[in-house]
Amino acid sequence: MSKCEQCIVRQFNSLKALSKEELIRISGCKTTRTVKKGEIIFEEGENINGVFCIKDGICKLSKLSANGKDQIVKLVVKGDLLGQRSLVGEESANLSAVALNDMEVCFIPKHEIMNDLQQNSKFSFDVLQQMAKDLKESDDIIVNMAQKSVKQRLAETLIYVYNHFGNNDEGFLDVILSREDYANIVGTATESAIRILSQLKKEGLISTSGKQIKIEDLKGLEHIE
Amino acid sequence: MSKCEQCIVRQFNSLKALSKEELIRISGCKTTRTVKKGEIIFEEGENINGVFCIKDGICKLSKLSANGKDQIVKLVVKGDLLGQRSLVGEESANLSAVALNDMEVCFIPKHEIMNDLQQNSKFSFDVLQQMAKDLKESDDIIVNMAQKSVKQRLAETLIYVYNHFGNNDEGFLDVILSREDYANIVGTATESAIRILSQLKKEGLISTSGKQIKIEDLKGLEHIE
DNA sequence: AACAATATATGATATTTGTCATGTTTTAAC
DNA sequence: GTTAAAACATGACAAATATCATATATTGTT
Repeated sequence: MSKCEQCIVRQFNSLKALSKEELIRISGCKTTRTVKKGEIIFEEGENINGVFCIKDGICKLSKLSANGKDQIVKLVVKGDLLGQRSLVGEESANLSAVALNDMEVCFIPKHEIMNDLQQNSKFSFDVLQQMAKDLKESDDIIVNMAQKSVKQRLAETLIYVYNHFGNNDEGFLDVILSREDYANIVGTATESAIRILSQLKKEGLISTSGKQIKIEDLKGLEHIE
Repeated sequence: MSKCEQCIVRQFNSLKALSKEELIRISGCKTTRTVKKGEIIFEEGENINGVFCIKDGICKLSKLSANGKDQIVKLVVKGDLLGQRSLVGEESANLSAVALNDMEVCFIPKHEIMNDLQQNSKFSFDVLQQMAKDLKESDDIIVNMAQKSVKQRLAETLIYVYNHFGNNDEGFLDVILSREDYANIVGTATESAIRILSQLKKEGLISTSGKQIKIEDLKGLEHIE
């Protein structure tokens, strides 16, 4: 089994604040799991009892609303931690996590990491900083949801995906989301998302090939009214 | 000047995790300020360089969106802390804070509290827990914004105000918000908020007297489709 | 008390977004 | 490769919400 102390992914999240001894202890009790595209890592309401460290792949965090639609709240990437909020709040998961492509995920049980969180102030401050960042992002999303049009929100989502995950060799966005996923990020009907993507295509701001999307005019997307 | 060690408000926020010595030190450097209804405590983009502790009163946290409208993200009450997120993230304020009634607010400068945050693990864990709670609330608001109607959101806002701030002697909500404030919480046009309040009145779910609002049928409000 | 400023109320209308229906394309399974 | 299922696309229409106009009520100020 691979070791946390040597895992490069750790550099990108709060685990970097742990000492070598702490890492070795955690490495000894962690489990690693591969998750196929579409599979559930955990579900809303579930007692996750630990923290996930994303070694590879991308997943979505979403919540089922009363009307039966999933709302995607955040995309989580290779290097990110998952489940800290529930751990700290000592609650069951508020959101579900579903893989968007094939993933490799490590799981660190609660009892192993909770001590570090309460006693290693460098580590807990790092977790605190990450959570502060998440909170800012969520607050900004609230403002966007409330004040921007579906078209603007969809354009911003495309830009977000471009900025965070980049393009593949042929210039298409490297993360492939279904139209339904885009709708569930933006908070609109799937048909509306499809319609607006068609519109953006007609306007020359993007082009598509199957599910793949290419950004043709970033400035144009940024300036949608 | 009154002393933090003796301040009852402290019991309601993370400052309760500080030792008597730390509190005395902080008490010595804090400043207290009264803020009149409508006055600004700090503005988005401002460098606040410290934390506010709300001794009395209520304020709104809001952000100006591109279309010129304020979006209210959170109501903050007596006992709450303000500015922790910016402090932890070492950033300027992401939101503006404006008093909704007359307030008394203490200010603790950054350099005094930052040490405690990094070294008193009980304190920083308490701040972390509060932030985890805020993050959960914000994520839930995103879902509501995206998936619920304006009428549902407005009804939920009324219920929220009722649950958190209660009624006055005559049964009216104890916190008085303008119709514009309600619109800015819900993320809609002021006219729409007014219209829906009129509708709720006709349906017998609430009654009003000037700016005052009385909840007549809580269950009814909860079950709006 | 009179006045101006601000907030509330409501109608008419335009715009945005959602829903339902239906057809086409792509993907996955055998 | 064929076929069934899922995803994508688009039209027609309905519903929700925003905008503009205007009237009334409330509040604070002199």
